[in-house]
Amino acid sequence: MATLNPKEQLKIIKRGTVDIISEEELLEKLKRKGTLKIKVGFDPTAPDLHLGHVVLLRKLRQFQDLGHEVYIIIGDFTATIGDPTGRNETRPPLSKEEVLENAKTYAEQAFKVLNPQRTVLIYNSKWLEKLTSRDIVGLTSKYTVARMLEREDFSKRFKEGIPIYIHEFLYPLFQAYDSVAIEADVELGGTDQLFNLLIGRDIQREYGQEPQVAITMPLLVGLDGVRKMSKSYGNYVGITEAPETMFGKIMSIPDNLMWDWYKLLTDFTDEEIEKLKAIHPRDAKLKLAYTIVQQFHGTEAAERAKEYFLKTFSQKEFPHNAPVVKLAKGLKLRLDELILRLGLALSKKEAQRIIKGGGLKINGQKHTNPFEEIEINSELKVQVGKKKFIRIVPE
RNA sequence: GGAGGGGUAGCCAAGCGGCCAAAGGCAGGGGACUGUAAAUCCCCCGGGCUCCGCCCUUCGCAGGUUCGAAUCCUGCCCCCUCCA
Repeated sequence: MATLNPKEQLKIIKRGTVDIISEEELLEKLKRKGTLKIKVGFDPTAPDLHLGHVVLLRKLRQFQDLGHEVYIIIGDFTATIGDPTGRNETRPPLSKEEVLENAKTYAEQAFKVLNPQRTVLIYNSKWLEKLTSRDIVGLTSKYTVARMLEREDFSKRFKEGIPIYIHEFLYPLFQAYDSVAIEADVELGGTDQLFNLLIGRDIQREYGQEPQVAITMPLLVGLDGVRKMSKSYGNYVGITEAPETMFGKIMSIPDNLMWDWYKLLTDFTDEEIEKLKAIHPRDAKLKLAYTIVQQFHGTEAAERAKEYFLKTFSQKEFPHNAPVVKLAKGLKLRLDELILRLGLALSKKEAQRIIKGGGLKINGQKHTNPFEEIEINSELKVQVGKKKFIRIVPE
């Protein structure tokens, strides 16, 4: 790609961002340096990337397409310390092996969006592990408690009496030090990262470097339509999820959310999005789901996923590719036991509840007595709730 | 170190000797409605038993008092606030 002039680049970079601190500095760097080091950090605690990460990755990809280099900092060091955010659940520190494994998965997933040619993966243990106590004291002496408490989640926790552990203060500092270590020109993060990104600037200055430009992207709101997409809230769409699952999940977002998703996750221009607002919301959402699935699984899979969705949910057909479970022919089972056995409920009690509530259909027929016995002698199409289908084949 | 407050199901939060498997809210599951949703309404939400009843395990941990404890007592652990 031909390198665009700095002003044109800035225009592209700016699209979709929340904050750029500062634009002038960025423009100046673009003019002076040509190729910039774009830093982004990922904590390898959970190996599943989701669409929330994709918002960032897409922006990084834009940078790459403009000729810049992306540095992904794998926070292996910080991950092995363990992060005790949240009260009773001190997260067990990850082992070195786990971290490496997770990082590998991370990278594989990230390259669904990023250009590997222009990406440098680097582990922060490389420099953080070498810091001596003296170095760490030096680092911590460059920042104050008051400034740490400026961060919203810290001050909120402090006010509400929720514990803050000392080492949690170290996280932002280490992250900032990462910027020093690679001499980052730009660091990208979600809006929740703004504070950390700014610390990076201060610390770089303290170490005699030019401060990085901090760029924040909006946080993608998750499936619930309320909270940011996050694995721990369970409101996420993983980028390795099956096309059908992905499609279904996207279709389940509240209508008003889809415009954000269009903006943050697709290449549609603002004008195109405006036009989509005029069509039937369901169709607009189908298009969104299709476009996103296509990005990760290709056109063919997107078609299949769409068809599956329409048949299964709009026309309520039993999906032909439902998972097959083989059971011995002639086997007699109570319905609650069957549901439990198929893994469609976590306990017999739960299975009974579902059945009593009318959530079980066999061959299209509702069965509401959990104690009813059934004999396996022909193929059975079992449906629990709206989404769970299993085909039982006698053998 | 001192004083006070607190630890209840996935989360928040009532209960403070029996009517407590534990109110209420959120989250979650199922149903109805629909355009997949959302909103709304209904039902459910520790586990087990063919189950309108019974049994087992739960209220920070460990003991104790009582016919009987989430509730009282003792010890321990942890958290918060204020003072030092």
